[in-house]
Amino acid sequence: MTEPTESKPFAQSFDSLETLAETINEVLGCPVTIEDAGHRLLAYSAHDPQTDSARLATIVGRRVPENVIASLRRDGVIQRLADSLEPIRVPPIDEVGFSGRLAIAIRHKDAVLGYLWLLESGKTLGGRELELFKQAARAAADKMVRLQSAPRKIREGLRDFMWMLLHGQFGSEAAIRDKAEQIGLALPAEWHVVVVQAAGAIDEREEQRLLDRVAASRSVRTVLHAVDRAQAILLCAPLLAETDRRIYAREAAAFFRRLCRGEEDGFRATVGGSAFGQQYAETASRHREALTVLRMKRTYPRETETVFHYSDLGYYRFLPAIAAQIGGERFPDEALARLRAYDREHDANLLSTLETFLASDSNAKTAAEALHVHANTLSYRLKRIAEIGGIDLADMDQKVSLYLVLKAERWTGG
Amino acid sequence: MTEPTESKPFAQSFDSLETLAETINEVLGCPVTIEDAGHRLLAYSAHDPQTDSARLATIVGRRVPENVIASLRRDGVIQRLADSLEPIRVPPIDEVGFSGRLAIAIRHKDAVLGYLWLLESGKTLGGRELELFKQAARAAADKMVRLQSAPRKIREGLRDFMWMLLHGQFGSEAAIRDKAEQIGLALPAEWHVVVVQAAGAIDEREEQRLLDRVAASRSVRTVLHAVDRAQAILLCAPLLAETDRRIYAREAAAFFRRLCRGEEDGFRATVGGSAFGQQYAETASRHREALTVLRMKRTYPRETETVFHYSDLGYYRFLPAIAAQIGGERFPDEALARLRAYDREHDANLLSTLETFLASDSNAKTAAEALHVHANTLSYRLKRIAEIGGIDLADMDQKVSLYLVLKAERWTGG
DNA sequence: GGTGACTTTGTGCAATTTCACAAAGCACCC
DNA sequence: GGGTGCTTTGTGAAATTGCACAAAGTCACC
Repeated sequence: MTEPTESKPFAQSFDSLETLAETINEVLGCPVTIEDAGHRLLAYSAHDPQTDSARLATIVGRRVPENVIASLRRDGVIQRLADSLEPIRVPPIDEVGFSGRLAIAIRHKDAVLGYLWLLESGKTLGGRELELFKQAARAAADKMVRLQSAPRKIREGLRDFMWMLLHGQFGSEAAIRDKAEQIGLALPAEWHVVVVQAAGAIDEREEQRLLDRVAASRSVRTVLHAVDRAQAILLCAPLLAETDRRIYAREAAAFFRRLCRGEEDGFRATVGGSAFGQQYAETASRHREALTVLRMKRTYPRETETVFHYSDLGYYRFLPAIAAQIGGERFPDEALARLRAYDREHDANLLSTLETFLASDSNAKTAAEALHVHANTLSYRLKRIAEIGGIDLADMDQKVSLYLVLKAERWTGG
Repeated sequence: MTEPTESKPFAQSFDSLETLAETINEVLGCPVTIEDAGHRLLAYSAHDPQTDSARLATIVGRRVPENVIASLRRDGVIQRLADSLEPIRVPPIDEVGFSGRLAIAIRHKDAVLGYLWLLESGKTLGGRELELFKQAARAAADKMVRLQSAPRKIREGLRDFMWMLLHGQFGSEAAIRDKAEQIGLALPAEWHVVVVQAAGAIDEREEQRLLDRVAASRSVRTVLHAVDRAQAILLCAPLLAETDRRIYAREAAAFFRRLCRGEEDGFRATVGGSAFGQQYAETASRHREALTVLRMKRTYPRETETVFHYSDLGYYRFLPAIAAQIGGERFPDEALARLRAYDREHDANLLSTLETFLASDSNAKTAAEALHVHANTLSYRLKRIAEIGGIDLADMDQKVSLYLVLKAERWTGG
């Protein structure tokens, strides 16, 4: 009494790879994992009573751990899977917490699209079940091909949409909302632009890896994205719409900071985020903000170390305008000019002393340490600075004026 | 053997009042002074061996000293001069160093245009000489009438020129130089624009009084001037071209500050000066700078008390740009927003405390005094400010950011 | 090679600032 | 009317800072 659905459970079309994974799990009674060719997790059956640590790590990291892949490769498992059309029984590898699997390559026209793994918990599957397993792999291949081709068009539509937003090519906010609805994109109420600056040009694979990493953050969602040479431009929003903006901001900053430091899979980059926006018509402005953050981080690396969002920049965000204004002025700052002249003529360093002193919040001790000089040396220099520059170092207005000009000069590239 | 020129030495036309003064001196052998109706010095004979202190003071100050005028008026001398067509012998007034004169009013159609003074050094003039003196007064009247009408046209030309400069109506610097040459105006190499803001509209008489006061400064020269309702716009330069710019800047600032305080003849005004310029094509920019100084003085009266030149403004000159940028931003400063909310809800004054503290150069003692609170009160409030606002009050960058936003808010008019 | 101006470092005292703690005032709520 | 939390003021000890002075090093100039 084997009904057709019983005998051919994988002849149907599946909603998603997750549904397929669950179906396999139901039919064969084992935990299932579906990976792509790069061992990235595509889907897995949930609610499995037993799961070894390798599988757990794969699910948590959304990728098979590096050491597991290395072991499998060393043992020739990956090679055999690539060569064979049949399921292969992979023995346990205890060192990496891998308890043995039944595995098969997911193929389409000779190409390996991915892998289907089955954790035979206790039992051993027989001939008919192996046949079902092969059918499942074929179903996975079908689904993956369809997923790949359908989203490609959607993805291109999204990319175009992103570029249009970035170039401000929509007449109005309403036009943007219409277009989004048309391509079936739900626009979050609040979002920000994040620009990831890599060392070299970003290709599609690297872009995908970046997106995967962001997805793995479990807090940041990439709504739209585009790549411009070495920069990936992401329009991000909280994964959960109900997340408080401040909490999300902190999480996002923390995540991208980890990403920059290369803590996420060795990827090294510089990241700048815009302020938060509600109006999508302002995407170009937000993009510019993110780029400004990046440039700030290049110009003032030490000072902006902890900065991620544009709004974290504080007064630094005024420096471009200030530098522009100073550029248009004919008169140099008298005090700084005198100090500079003195430095030049006497090979001194009053200017850098002043800057460090100001940056140290006028704390003589801290500044002396930062300069690696004796406190009295600093005190002496400050006296000279006050004399030569005609500066009152106990006057906030004078200090702010000097500080801003010094900072702005660095922005200009003096 | 009296030749015509000997018998009628004042029948000729004189180049200037100075030439006339020298001629009178030659003919009558006495020091001569020519004044206008307001007792301003118009011309005097130079190289006089003896001169009393009243005359000396008149020449130096280019005006008869106030106390001398007062004495003469009290003694009825001015009145008698106004009434009489004949020369009057004025007795000495020792208290004011006035050693006695022969004097006559310079008249034209019943109006007194000025006065001609002769210091009879030792001798006493006889009938024929008195007649010559009367003729000299008539010659002076002729010259003054002609001088008055001729300069009126020139003056109008200068005024037009000034307005054209202020409105940037010249195509090039060369065009400006050409025009200046054409109207016979020597343009100083370095100059600045000064705007004097009076309480009410400035009429011609007040303008003239202002110009006289500037002339009396003995350091500032008004090259060009114009009036726009309550504002007099002066294009000023050092009286002596060789004066060092810095010294001149100090003198000009000191003079205009005195003027503002009403120390010069009770005239009360606000004054703003531009930075120094060399290019006359930039007059409009310089004018804008002077106006900016004026507005700054209105917005930040305490902070800009000692400011006169635009370049004295320090970072204040960046505030318009900063305020504009903040105005375009959607995100408020989080820390300040929280402090403001706390102030509102608890009727506290953390924000003003913060501002005073920052303005006091983070000096707790000074700030406490400025706020009229106990030092510990301030210390407590600062702790709360740090907590509530999430501010590190020992971080220069944070402090500058807060300070600038607070200042910019005042510029915007918050 | 000496001289003098400028700079750096070291030392120690006096003054000031900072901070913890206590007490008291005040508004608000139950 | 009393409790509670926030705020202000007062006190004194501890820590820090400011400053004068001395000594020594550096460099240019004669």
